[in-house]
Amino acid sequence: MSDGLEKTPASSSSPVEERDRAAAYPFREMERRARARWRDEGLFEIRDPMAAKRPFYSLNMFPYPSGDLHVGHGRNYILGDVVTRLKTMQGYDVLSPMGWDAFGLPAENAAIANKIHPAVWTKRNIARMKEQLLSWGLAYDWNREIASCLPDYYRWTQWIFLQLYKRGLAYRAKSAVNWCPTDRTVLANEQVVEGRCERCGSPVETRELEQWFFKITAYAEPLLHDLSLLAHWPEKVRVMQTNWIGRSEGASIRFELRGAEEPVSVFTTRPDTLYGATFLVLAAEHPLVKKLLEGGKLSREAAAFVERLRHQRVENRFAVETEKEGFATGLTAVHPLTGKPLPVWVANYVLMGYGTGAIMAVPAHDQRDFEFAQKYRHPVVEVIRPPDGSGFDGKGAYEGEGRMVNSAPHDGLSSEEGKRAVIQALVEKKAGESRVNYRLRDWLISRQRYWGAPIPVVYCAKCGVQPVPESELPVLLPDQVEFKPTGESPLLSNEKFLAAKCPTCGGPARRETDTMDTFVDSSWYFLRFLNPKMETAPFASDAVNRWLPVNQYIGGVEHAILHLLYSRFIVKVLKDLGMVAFAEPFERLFTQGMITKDGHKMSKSKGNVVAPDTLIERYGADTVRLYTLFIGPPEKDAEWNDRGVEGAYRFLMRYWKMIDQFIEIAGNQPSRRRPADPRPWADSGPARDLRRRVNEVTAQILEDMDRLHLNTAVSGLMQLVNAVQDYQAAEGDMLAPEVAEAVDLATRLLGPLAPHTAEGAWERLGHAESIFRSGWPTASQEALARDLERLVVQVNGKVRSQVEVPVGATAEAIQKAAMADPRVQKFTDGKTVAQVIHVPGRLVNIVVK
RNA sequence: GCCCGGGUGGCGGAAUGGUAGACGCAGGGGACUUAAAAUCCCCUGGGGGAAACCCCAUGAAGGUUCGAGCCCUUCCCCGGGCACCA
Repeated sequence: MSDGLEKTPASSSSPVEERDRAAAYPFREMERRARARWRDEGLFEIRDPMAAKRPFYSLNMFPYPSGDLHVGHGRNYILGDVVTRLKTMQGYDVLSPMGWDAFGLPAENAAIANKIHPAVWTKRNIARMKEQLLSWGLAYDWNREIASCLPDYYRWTQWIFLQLYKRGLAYRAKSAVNWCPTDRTVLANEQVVEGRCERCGSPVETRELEQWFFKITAYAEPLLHDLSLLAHWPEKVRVMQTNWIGRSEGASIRFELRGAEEPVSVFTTRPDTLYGATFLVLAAEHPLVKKLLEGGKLSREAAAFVERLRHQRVENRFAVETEKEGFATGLTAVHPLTGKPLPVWVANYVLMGYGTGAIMAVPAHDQRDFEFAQKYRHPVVEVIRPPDGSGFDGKGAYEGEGRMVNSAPHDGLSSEEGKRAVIQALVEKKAGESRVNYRLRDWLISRQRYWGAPIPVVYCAKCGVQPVPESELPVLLPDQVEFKPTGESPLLSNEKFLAAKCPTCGGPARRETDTMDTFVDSSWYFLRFLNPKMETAPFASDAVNRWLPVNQYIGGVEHAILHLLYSRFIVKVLKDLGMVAFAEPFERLFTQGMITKDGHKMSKSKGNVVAPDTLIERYGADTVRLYTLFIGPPEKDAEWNDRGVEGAYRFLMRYWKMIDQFIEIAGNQPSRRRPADPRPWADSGPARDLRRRVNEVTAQILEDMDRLHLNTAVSGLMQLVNAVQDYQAAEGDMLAPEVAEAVDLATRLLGPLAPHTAEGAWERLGHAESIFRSGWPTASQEALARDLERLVVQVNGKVRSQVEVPVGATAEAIQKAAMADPRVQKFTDGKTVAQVIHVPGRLVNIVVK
């Protein structure tokens, strides 16, 4: 194993030095002690969820157990841990569970590559990662640990599938999916990178396969609408989900075909341009095209074109600019309002996956249609006149709104009025109606993979698709299978698994061999934590309703759409089933930024991974935690710098030295004011200044912590320690009650950030109870008060001087003092004062001419 | 192309419209030491000046304001998301 710190300057330090530092700040012993204490006292365990008086659910997205964690992962958990400890100190009963998103493809790849069973590989990684999480000193209630790959968990994933099936929200359909011809397997969208297979680089093709779907589109509207309830989510994530759902209003329009019974339906957002439609275009996968192809009705060129498109589709989609290409189908449609004939074409720029897979082409007002019309000499008819009155220039489409022209009875209407009028006309002719269309598509949950929850259905020759009865769950994943990639689920290789009995007729049936997308597993895990071992239901409704929505959810922004949208969907379904009382699973969402090294995301292949283990070994967990928090605003990306770790270490040593000195001089009686020293608070002088400063900084830290501005909270702690040191250096007085107060505040405020150190200091300060039971401090208002205040004096907006005035002085007195300042007079002499701005407590600005 | 972020010292970053650069890192000087490390103290945006102090400076250019890093307009650059979405 290589030492990830070889390049750091610290590694050149001598063993002697390290020993000296370790003696001055004995983090190893202290961290061990603190962790043992938290564990033994069950400090972060919730024994009975229903007994909690002030529930607070603090949750990190549970990880996929891929192996080693690096400091970038650590940031996520450290942030969550700060929330957990902060809320604990604030008196909440905090639920802080951890688990494993343990199904997934990497385990299966490991099985193929290393001949190790996915279950073994996963278990090993979980053990390794758990060890790492523990080494960071993270406060989790390990009694609630779950793993989605265990039967007592996935049994309930299957159960949820059945509930969706019963409601008609899980269905089987033929669909075009990503197919890698080399690996002979279906790929998830995430595994298709720029049209190629992530693993082997082959161009991905499209195949039509029978797949299981969840009907998430049935919830498109509430999923969109309820985003407005999520005031404490990052704007960015809400925008991403909004775009993903992609609602657009428009019309559905039916065009009759000459000599055919079935009309062609199109979706358009611009019914006001209907009179400008000069042809129709179908996607290559459109059912009508398929029918023509199979019936031999297409020209040879057109048929070849369609075949080619079907295979190139995926790659084409990633081509930056594809030349528009198409062929006439030979069909003719009829304009529903004018009766004019419109040729029907098939082309590469129309997608089957959006709307109806067919469009009406309005070349004058849609740039794509325009380009296509130019190439194939379709007529271009202007029907919208821009507000500036300019006419159609023939060089490009005008896509804005305007007034209708060349539109028979609707001429002169605005686009907005026109949309309504045209839809009205279509409704009267039964040729169309208004329509809302979504970009969101149903969730394809089938995976032809082994390491996932088996989809609990069987196929009976007589009865067809049959759900497995709930009483027979879980459908267990068999151990013995062939992992070779064949394009079909490895489960097919296990005869015993395949053979099933039809629950309806009792006859022989074949088991479904696809497993579920792992996003199904993770779309409900946060409910399971309340009663992780429950055997009669996936979760206990009363407990879940008491604790959810999750008060603070923390994770990477890469889950902004998939996991967070799927979880919202499943919760809405469960709500409709009466199983939960809330509509949204996560009240507050925080997406932390990535930690980069040498400008890149950390990855094994780039060799820029910063391993936490060696750092923790050398500096202790609290140093790593503190540096990780100090590195920058938690929501932003940050560049890791090993020197910065040294800085955090130096700070903790200075803090520890301060505690040492304090105890040596003042003793360790557990009081904020030293009983041995009966001095009252100082009325004035350095001690009074120290107290004010300490409470000012405390007020800032308290606010920063609440807003998760943890980088500035850390800097505030540094300022506290600096203030005490400066006072001690100048006054040589460690006995002042003001110092005792500063030490107490610094220690408790440090608790959530550097918990081991704070706990160790707290104990040395003579407290019997854990620091996490000591309550959360407040700043003393009385300490913040001052007799004199310092105001900035500006002349014409530029700072020229400062004046010190009694608090509560009249505006006149303050202005007089400001004007009397010689440095101010230098700039006001010989000029007329036009105006004086006085911002109380802040500044005086003298405007002169 | 569209939609979000973001551009502040050598570096990470601070700044409810009110003293730009807190805090830390790096660098320079000093104390301690036989010496080094560690530790402690001082300095550290640019320019001018012996100093007091002055001028310039938050990607660029305008604007609003007594006052703009922060608000508005236009533009440039970087990061992310979506992308032939009808």
